[in-house]
Amino acid sequence: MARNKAFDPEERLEKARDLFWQKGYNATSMQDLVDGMQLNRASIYDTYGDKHALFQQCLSNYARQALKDYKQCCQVCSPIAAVEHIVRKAIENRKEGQSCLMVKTSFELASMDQAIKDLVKNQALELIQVLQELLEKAKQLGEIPAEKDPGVMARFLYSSFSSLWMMDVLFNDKQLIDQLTDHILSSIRK
Amino acid sequence: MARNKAFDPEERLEKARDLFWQKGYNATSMQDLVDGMQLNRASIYDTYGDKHALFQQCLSNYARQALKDYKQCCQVCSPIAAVEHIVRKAIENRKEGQSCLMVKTSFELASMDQAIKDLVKNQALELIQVLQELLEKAKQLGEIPAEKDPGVMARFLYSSFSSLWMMDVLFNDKQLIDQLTDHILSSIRK
DNA sequence: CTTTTTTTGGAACATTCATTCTATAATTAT
DNA sequence: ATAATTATAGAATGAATGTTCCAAAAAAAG
Repeated sequence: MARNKAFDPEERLEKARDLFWQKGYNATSMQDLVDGMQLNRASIYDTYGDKHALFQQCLSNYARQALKDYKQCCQVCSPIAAVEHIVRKAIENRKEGQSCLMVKTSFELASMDQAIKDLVKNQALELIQVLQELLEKAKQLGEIPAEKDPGVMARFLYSSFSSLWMMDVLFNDKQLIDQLTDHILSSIRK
Repeated sequence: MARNKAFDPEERLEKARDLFWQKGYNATSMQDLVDGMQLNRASIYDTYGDKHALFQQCLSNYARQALKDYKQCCQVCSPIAAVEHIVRKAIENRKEGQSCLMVKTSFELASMDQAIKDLVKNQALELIQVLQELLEKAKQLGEIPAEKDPGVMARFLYSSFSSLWMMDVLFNDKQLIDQLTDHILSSIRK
């Protein structure tokens, strides 16, 4: 009856995501997207909606994938090791001088754009939940001190991603990032 | 011989700074600036140069003022109390849902714009220097444990500003910010 | 093969963007 | 008072913005 799309929407969405990731929302033009996604304007609008809708889908895609990655870390060894793994993994598989899309978006759009803010916030809450559950288990196992509050520690760890990304952007110094990460992690262990 | 400006360039620069601070660089248009600074386009270009040059001057203005504020904290009581004061002050005199211009700019522009990156980086290094000197004194006085590295701790504290601002933007919860600040500060004390 | 439906390419759209220009008004110094 | 100089206001500029439209090509189903 009808013709099929000549492209994989999910795959091209990732190209868009990478563009937004690199330059941010406002600095990425539709022309950049047309070029980068190797798609016609009409195809973009037809498949994803306007620029803002496209960006939201990129964010969701990113959030889902990141959360999946983090949850996979939970399987390995002890709860505290899983937490460590999550924190270290976050910064390790970064692209050159490119920070986390979520954190970047928090600062560029979240304060002015409620829809985007809700999206970022929900992903934050989910990740914090994952961390909190790990920390509660760790506490029961005596891996972290009894006086620590797993909820607060989970929020602290989430917030620390922002620290690490900012320092990575500014200084691009692996040793520095490692020192900071060591301190962050040791601060919840003792 | 010639006519004088009918406005105070420094005062109007602060109006521009507040606009950029609120919306970010890319989302702030020249029209926004004309309206917000209550100045004619020509006067803006004549006095500050183009949009990018104007933004750099806003950043410098912000950086200088922030650093002055932080240095004033050094006078009060003990070194460790000064550090505490700096960290708590940073987040306290925030405007509604509006994060730090430096941190915001780190994420919006620093990765793509070398001149801006250098500006932010230099302000960061200056503030880190202030913190490091305080922490070195604190160490000598036994206010912080001997095994802590004042350099690393200073960089950790600077990076933590980013954490606090992000969480403030996303959750706007004073209690949460206080809990995080408490943890951050206690992590360098013991 | 024909019909039907939808993608596709690219032109066209109106708007907004940063920037420059021109003419006028204002004010200082002589 | 006059001349010189510069700020000022707002129109004008051209490029870039996001979005829509239209004709043509493509491919699935009968």
